[in-house]
Amino acid sequence: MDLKRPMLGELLDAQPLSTRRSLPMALLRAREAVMVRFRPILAAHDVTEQQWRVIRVLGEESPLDATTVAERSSILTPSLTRIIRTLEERRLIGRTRDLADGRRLVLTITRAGEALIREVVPKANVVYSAIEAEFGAKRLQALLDTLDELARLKPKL
Amino acid sequence: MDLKRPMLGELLDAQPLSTRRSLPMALLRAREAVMVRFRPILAAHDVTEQQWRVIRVLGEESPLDATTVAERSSILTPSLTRIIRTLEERRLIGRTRDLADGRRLVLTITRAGEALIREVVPKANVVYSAIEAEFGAKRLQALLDTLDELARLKPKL
DNA sequence: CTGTATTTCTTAACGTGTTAATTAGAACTC
DNA sequence: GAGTTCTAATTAACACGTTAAGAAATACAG
Repeated sequence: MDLKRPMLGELLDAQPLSTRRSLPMALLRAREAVMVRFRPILAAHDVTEQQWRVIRVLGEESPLDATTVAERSSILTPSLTRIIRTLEERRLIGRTRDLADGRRLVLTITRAGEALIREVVPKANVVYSAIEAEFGAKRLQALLDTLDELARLKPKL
Repeated sequence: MDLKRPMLGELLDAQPLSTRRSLPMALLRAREAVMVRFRPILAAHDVTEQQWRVIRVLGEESPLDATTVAERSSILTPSLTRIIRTLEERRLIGRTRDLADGRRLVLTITRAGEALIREVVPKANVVYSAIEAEFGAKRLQALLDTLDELARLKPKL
């Protein structure tokens, strides 16, 4: 079974090979550590993380076309199609066709959707404040700025 | 259709309500911005991001039990079960039962798996170096440290 | 030593991520 | 204005994330 030949990790000049120093992994793990705390809140209200993102976007601005919602919630349109279907069935959002442009889908939040936001946001803020307290409010702001810059980074041409 | 009542965003003291200052979203978007660059490399070699993580972990240390691989690659065991199946069919990894503990699965990387690593790593390093150059090597290291701390953060009891 | 609890892995079920192909409508071209 | 091109949304296909439940082996209590 060839169980002991020299390990590959020893053979390559292990740049970001080490899992601990990989940016994508670091981002993934940090996000997971944060989400672990929010998930129970969302689960208690029977919404997924992505459904919540859509609802929240519509909570900020309500008649909004689907493409814009997709951008603001960082959800791809195939996923959004499915999410819209379930959220509409649950009467948390409404859908209409744009009268001026028959391709566009216009989404609105319903009163039930707003009610959900009013229930969830305070609980989420408690978690958020806890993280802020543990990690340091200033550091957290700095991290958000840094992450935002990283997200905006465009490859040099 | 009730198209113009006051927006909810105006009604709540919009703490991290704004999507731009949400830590989970910021982490998600930053990760996506990074992954966009790595994905083409992995796709060219017909492996998913998660399959690659598993292969890379086994590249660092080869006979390794499944639970450890799951931890190091940040993949849950149900996903790992599926990934192992496909990677074994492609002969990129091997699987054996632990003789001492019949529950444990022992995974090894094959020569083909190592060959894949040797093909992908240099290309990935090019991308990584580009990001480092654009973002600043020192800042990147600092970010990795910060993310690591965030990931280790444990709720105060 | 036997019954119970725990651990490891697997399966199931559902929702989402990702890419590609498709449909319908709008915009543009000549 | 018919034909082409572009855009918005949907569908399809496959893989993974997540939670819960199940199966098999080990550990443990008495």
